[in-house]
Amino acid sequence: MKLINREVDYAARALVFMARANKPTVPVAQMQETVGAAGPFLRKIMQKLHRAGVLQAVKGKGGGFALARAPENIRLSDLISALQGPLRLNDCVVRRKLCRDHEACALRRRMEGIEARLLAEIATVTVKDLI
Amino acid sequence: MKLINREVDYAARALVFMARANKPTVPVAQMQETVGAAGPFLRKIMQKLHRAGVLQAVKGKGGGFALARAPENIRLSDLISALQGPLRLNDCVVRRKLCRDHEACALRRRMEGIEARLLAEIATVTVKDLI
DNA sequence: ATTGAATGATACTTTTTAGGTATCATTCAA
DNA sequence: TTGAATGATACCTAAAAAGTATCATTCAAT
Ligand code: FES
Ligand code: FES
Repeated sequence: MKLINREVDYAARALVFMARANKPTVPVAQMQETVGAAGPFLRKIMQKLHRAGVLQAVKGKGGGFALARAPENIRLSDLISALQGPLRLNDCVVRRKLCRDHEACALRRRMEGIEARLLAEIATVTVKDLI
Repeated sequence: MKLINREVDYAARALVFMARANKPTVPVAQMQETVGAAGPFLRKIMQKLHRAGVLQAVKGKGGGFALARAPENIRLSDLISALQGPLRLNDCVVRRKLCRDHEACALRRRMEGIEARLLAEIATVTVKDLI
């Protein structure tokens, strides 16, 4: 029902802010107002993105976060997988209860194709597109 | 994160069951076991589909539900809109906080296209495909 | 008419997930 | 040594999804 949650939304804004900032690192305190998220929450998001390799982090005074690669190489799908985990269009595909003939099921095949195309489209959107 | 919720999942199974049953009407009591949902919950789902015009309903002894049109004319998108309401891929599109230049925003345009194509694909899947 | 099998409507509860806070540890430049 | 920054993690709250319960209404069969 909602493909992009608020964490991804905040992340997108923060990354755009960082891309525009043109500084080696940006501390969370400097972006939270523009992004519109509370500091600790935004920090948690940034930490997830750091762990996922999307961001670099510098601790200590004068530190902050920085994009780990160029904006055109950070895809919306990267954010989604770091912050929401994999998409599952249909529960039934995942935990196949009541689902005989899993391989032969036309719905499943159909949904798989739809899911793959959706992911491919989402992977074409990059942070650069949002600047 | 999850595009199809459990109500839609149950509904799909129930409609397939009804399509196969080849009877004028099918009461909920006869499908609940195959569908795997508790009676009252499934009834609520069927009632929503009735209100949405997807099903016919016959009250009283010997009654039950029936498909309102042929299986190939009942689309997955019909079930989703009846049971989940409209899809919104991105919150920000809906309640545009912090979003200056709404019209000019590249992400929004990109997401709109993606959303439209996804919906179009979902509209190509019918109950007939699931039988 | 009465009964019982069915849906109609709606209020309520429980479970799960999303969203958010709080706290303390660690690092590092000044 | 201090204070500005992230790292890790536990905790809490709010919202949504999932499920239950109840009573009203309809209708065929008797
Ligand atoms: S209904 Fe589950 S794979 Fe088809
Ligand atoms: S960020 Fe909301 S429309 Fe672009």
